[in-house]
Amino acid sequence: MASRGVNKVILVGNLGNDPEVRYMPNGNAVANLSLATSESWKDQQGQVQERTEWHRLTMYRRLAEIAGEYLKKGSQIYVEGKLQTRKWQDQQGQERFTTEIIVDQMQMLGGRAEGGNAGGGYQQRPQGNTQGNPQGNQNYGGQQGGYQQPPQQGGGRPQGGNQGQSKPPMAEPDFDFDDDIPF
Amino acid sequence: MASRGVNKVILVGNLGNDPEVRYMPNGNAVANLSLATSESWKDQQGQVQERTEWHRLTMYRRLAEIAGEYLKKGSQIYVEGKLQTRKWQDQQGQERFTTEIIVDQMQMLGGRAEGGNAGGGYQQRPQGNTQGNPQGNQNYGGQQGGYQQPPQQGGGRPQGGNQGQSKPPMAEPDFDFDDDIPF
Amino acid sequence: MASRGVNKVILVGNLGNDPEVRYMPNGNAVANLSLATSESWKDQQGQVQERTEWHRLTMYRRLAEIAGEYLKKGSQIYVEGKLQTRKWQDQQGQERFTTEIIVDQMQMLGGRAEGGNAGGGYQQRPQGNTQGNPQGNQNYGGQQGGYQQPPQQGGGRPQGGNQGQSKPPMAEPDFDFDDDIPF
Amino acid sequence: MASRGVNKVILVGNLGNDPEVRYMPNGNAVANLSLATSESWKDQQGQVQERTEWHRLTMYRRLAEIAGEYLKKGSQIYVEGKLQTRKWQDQQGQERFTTEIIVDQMQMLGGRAEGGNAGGGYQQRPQGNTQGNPQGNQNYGGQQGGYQQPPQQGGGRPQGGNQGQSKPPMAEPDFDFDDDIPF
DNA sequence: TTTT
DNA sequence: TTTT
Repeated sequence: MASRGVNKVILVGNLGNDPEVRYMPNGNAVANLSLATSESWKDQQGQVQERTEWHRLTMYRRLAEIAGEYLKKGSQIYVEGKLQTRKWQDQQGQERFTTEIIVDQMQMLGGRAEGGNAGGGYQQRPQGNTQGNPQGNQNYGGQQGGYQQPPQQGGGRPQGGNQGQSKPPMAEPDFDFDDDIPF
Repeated sequence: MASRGVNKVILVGNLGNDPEVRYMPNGNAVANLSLATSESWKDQQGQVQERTEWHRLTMYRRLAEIAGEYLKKGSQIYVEGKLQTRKWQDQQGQERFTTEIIVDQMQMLGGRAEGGNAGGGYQQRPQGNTQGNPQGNQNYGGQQGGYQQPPQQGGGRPQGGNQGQSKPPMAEPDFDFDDDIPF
Repeated sequence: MASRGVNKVILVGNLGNDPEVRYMPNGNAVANLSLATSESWKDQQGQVQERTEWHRLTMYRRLAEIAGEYLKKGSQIYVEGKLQTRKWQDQQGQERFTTEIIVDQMQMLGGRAEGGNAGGGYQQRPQGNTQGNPQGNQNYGGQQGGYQQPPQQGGGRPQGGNQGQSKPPMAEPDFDFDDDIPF
Repeated sequence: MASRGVNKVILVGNLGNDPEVRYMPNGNAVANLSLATSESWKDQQGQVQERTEWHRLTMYRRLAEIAGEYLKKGSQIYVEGKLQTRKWQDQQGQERFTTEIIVDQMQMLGGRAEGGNAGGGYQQRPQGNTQGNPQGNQNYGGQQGGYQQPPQQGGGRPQGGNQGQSKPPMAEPDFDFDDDIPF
């Protein structure tokens, strides 16, 4: 509801792969995307140099579904979100950290995609409507994702389930996942 | 729900005056604020120059109330919103345009305000909850103002009421004001 | 060099017309562009509504040239800049105000443009270096376009030259235009 | 000079510690800062929850010096920069990644700091001009810090020097550090 | 590790 | 009209 601080990320880039979408027991979708932003410049010898930065994006719910449906490797998108760093344990049991962008707004760019639906903009819907409770005028999102409804820390999700893995676990969702156990 | 395009403004500055808050018949608040952002630099003669830009901000509903309660002349704030240009008619009946920032997120800065409440961050609540309809978890705003619920153009508000004026009329709210006539 | 405040605008949209590029006596280019950002949403009756906001963009120098060369009506771009409101006088001698976005960063989107050069990103160059004049303290870039080198207020440009016009005069450049008289 | 993509981070928060400033052989300063952004909200039980996100900031050159001089634990600042993820090796020789915000603009907030200098805004200076070396095309600032002058990948710095460490090595500067060996 |  |  309130917050102290601003945590905002704005990216425009291309996807390195098709989005990976997973569904949780309660039907909520989660998508992971890999986005490249690159910059090129001339060095002091006049040679063109290029550097690409890869960003790990996480989307939830409707936004995740849209990503899965309309985005693919190479898609150019605008995203807005917030930074979130998660701690996890690798196979040796060592602490590791992964920083992700929790996306709350996405915009497909280019408009000439063959899918026919390119060019739309989408925002994270508010939380709590996941179990199908109908609420007439609830659809108008516009909200910055879970910005105001951050994670129920440890809310019913066994932390131990992620131990000993070699890739980072999925991001803690930025809203209540009730009592389901996602993975 | 969807959008095509991004329209985002981010400002940090100080208020030139106390916020002006007005209430509409349905109880919704609207606030107008004047925000200064200034930059200084050294010119080619080494003289320090300064330039101040004044921004007209508009806030609605809860955000407007918070502004009226906690902000005053001199307050330093962070705001995020979107640009909106309105057409109005001056006293000579001539078309005029005013550009405003419709704020959907505000953050009080400084933290050492005497009021004791400095330092909070607030976001525009979603629309449609103004008549006191209770909806448990509905309060968590998080949404970017009316970003997704733009104006009912001409929605019940007599345009003629603003003709012949010498200052710009209040901004068309960025969401349904039902059937009330604000001014 | 220093500033107090943040004045930032981020837009993604399409051009309503080809850019208008003009050159000043000293060879500097100035471009005016009209950019649309639109949002659509479902109203309470479930009808899809759409609203388009038009933004007046101003670019200087190299950025203006690039705009003239690569952008045209319909081009989709990302821009970053600052808000600036200028006062001018209409044909009746009345004060009028126009708010523009002084662009310091531009990114062509889409990437499949026929021109072969789509997809590049460009930033405003600093002021006053177009004639190769060496200027010791000129190096402290890091700056967003003219962000740190604001207008020489009234610098050699006859204000009266703009009186009695029906369209807004060109924006005060955000940097020295030396001693030339642009229009 | 050109880029394809946008990589932008905007943060407002408080420093968890005094900035750590180090100087390189060529006199360039590098600062590391730890910035907290926190958000609070009411959960479904009506309990106030809070979550704090910690961000690792890196500043170079003049900005780093200003940070060292004016910022301290608790300082509230606005920063703008870009995301950069670096690979390094821990003491076991394992690959690790650290994501940092390379800051190119900083603004001190609050204004009532006891130091007397609070409230200024600063931007990253462009690269390589600290020793007064003249460089024709160096003037075209408009650039966001090193945004246009990214790292000379592997530029003279022995990677091996960082092997086997347990904390992340300092960020590769986003511009030429000439031929010096920083650490 | 900050801040309210 | 603010702020430093």
